[in-house]
Amino acid sequence: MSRLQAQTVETMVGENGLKMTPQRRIIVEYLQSALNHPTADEVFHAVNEKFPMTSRATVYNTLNWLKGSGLISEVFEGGVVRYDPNTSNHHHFVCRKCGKVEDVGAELVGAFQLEQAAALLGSQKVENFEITIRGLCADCRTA
Amino acid sequence: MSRLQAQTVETMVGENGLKMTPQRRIIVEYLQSALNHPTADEVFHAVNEKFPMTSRATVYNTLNWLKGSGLISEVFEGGVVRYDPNTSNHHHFVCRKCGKVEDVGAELVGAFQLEQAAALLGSQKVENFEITIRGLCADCRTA
DNA sequence: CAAACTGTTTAGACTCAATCCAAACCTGGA
DNA sequence: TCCAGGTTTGGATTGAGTCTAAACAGTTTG
Repeated sequence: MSRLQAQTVETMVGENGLKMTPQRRIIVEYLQSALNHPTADEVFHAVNEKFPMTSRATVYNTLNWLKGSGLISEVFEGGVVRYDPNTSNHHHFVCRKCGKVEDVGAELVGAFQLEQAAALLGSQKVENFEITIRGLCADCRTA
Repeated sequence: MSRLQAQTVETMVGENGLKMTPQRRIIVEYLQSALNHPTADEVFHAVNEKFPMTSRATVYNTLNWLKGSGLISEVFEGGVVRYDPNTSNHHHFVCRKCGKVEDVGAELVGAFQLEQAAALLGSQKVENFEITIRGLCADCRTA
């Protein structure tokens, strides 16, 4: 799986007795197009520009459903919860100064593999892992 | 640096124009003795058993000061913020079922080194990294 | 020894994110 | 078109965390 796909969502909706609504469609579209990792509040405002009167409850309902379905994931950095529409195997770089969260492709961290993690821990069952790298982003480094 | 040391705290207190108070001492003692990763609420209740009338503000003040001084760190898992008195280079295993957070020694993940991370990312300045491994803990695996 | 100074604690008010709820509404199938 | 059941709404509610003013404690100064 890679980025959030509208097609995937439409399919899952039908298979789970759920209904596709305009609000849900717009939330999914916004997440698809987002290049960063939006907060629930950013989603709320973006959705309301295209579809006024959308309540926060709807935004949270949809985000939680997508999260539960594994179509998006949650990232917590700097005391703020963000949503990540990229569910492909990847990791994060967090800037200590500006707080920006950047994606790091899994191919870049080939040195650490899931099989290795599984071998390291005896009694636990390892399913996946994620790496958070911290430092200064390109902009803050030069500034 | 490894586990939170009372000695270290006493020293830092003096060097920063801060005062060591009974409340702070008890909070530090509790964190030292904690085997898990307590929440702010757990710290609040534990401290109040030994020193009643300690307010939440004091607990948060102390936790934030310790965090700012790098003596403890914050972990966010399952929608809950926890504090980690172990500041040695280590990583975390999170159980998908019960939510428990276990420490994983850095020596176990030797395959991935900070130098490698630095080489992978071009323009960013890498300072440190942490790995979160997910799966089923020993208890939940057998149950 | 007391006053003054500085940093701390307290309790409660306050903020903000997130959830809950009942009533109105909409979607998809018959 | 009608109906049943899932969904949306907006307001109330919860809960973590912060802020504030007043009381307090430890130190230093006169």
